[in-house]
Amino acid sequence: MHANEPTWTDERIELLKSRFEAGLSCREIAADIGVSRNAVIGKLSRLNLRREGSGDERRPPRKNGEKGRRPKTAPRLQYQMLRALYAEPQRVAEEPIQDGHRCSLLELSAEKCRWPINTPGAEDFCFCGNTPVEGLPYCAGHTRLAYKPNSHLRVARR
DNA sequence: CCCTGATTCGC
DNA sequence: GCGAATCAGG
Repeated sequence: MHANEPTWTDERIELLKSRFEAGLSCREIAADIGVSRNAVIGKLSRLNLRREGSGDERRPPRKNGEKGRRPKTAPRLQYQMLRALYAEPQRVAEEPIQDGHRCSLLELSAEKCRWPINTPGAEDFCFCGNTPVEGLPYCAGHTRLAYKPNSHLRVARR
């Protein structure tokens, strides 16, 4: 059926222009046509249809000396990649962490897991106290919790 | 943190 | 010429 998938046909370009002039965002246009957002933006730029004062900020032309592309060492890019990779499948089951070694702040040492238990300042506030992983302040279970990408989901401290 | 647009560069 | 990668602002 569709032996070939042409890049930008006149129809596509017309559609692109229509959507663009209709005020749709590049994201919408891309999803509608079936291409990536960058493809839409790139084509629009090539067509000389760059947006004017709409949508976002005015940003001065970047220095030509600095390549827009960074091979590596990109803090933002790296964290975005990692986030994308770990995006959804983060299904966290409750880690069975052993209790019974809890200790107070004063009893805390390099040999005790420093994971806080309960609310700081409360009567029963203490620390995990399990044997930590070598080189880390937490025991195995709490290390996993500490490094959990979605730790912002309020992990029940145990 | 997520979104958007814009530019640069490799293919 | 096309589009992914990257940057930058809200």
